[in-house]
Amino acid sequence: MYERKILPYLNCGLDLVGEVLYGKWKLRILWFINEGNKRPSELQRQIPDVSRRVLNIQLKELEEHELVTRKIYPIMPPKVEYNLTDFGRTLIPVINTIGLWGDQHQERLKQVILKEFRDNPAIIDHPEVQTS
Amino acid sequence: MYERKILPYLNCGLDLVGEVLYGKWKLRILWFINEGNKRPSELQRQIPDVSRRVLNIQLKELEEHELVTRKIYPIMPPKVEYNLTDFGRTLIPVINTIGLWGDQHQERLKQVILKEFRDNPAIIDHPEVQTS
DNA sequence: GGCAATAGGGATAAATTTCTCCCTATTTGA
DNA sequence: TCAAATAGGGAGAAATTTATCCCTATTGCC
Repeated sequence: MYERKILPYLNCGLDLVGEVLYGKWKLRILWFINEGNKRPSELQRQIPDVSRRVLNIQLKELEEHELVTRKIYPIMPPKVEYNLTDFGRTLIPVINTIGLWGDQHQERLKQVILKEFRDNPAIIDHPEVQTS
Repeated sequence: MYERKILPYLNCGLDLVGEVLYGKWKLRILWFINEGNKRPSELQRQIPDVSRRVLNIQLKELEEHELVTRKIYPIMPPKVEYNLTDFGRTLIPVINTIGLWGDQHQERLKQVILKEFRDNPAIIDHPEVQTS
């Protein structure tokens, strides 16, 4: 496992939030768990762009940061269930605010993000295209 | 300059937000510009942990994403002023929500973040310690 | 038997982000 | 004359994050 070499910056609230939410898929993982997708395989279906390996890693970090709990059922084939902690649940309105802003400004955001990629033939497109 | 090789994921509002706000200092840069710290040197004083180089790069990205404008005064020594666009201003309530959550859960966050670093002598501490 | 689904980890590579060091230029002030 | 402040960029290294590939194990189903 990767071990950090530099102590994080913890000077203000935004720093602290960054430490627990700065991960490409974390907001969506929390969001989908809150929507009832508790098992890793369910989460992977909701977020097909994340590899299973990284999903596991980010779930473990969320657990270490006490935002989710991990419950193992001793059955076969294995079953694992993630749930938001009380602490994690306090994040839902925050994530909602963020996602809402993204939805409201969807068109403009797409435009400014994609202009960087116009006429760039070196881009590797994703193997499977999502259409949700 | 670094050129991306992989097309970004733009499946939902959270993806879009990530594309423009995913940068270690971006939220704080926007926040401090909104508070009136418009010049790069002022921003650097507000956020001493960011190197001047990276501050420049993230400011340029924010400008490309139309969240800030850059105004150059043709005087010497040079003077440059960044301002939020109308679009950028719509982000302030979002950033406020995020920062507020961080402030409210400050103690708990510090505790869960730092437990990973206990008894790890390999950590390189920052040269100058901030105490804000 | 062979295959899919389940959960997860090791090793390693690739992509991306951030940092460090060192330049350009001009003006003011000691 | 020399230092500091101003804004900014190139080159390259380091840190960090994410991805790919390939294992373990068990059960049920064809």
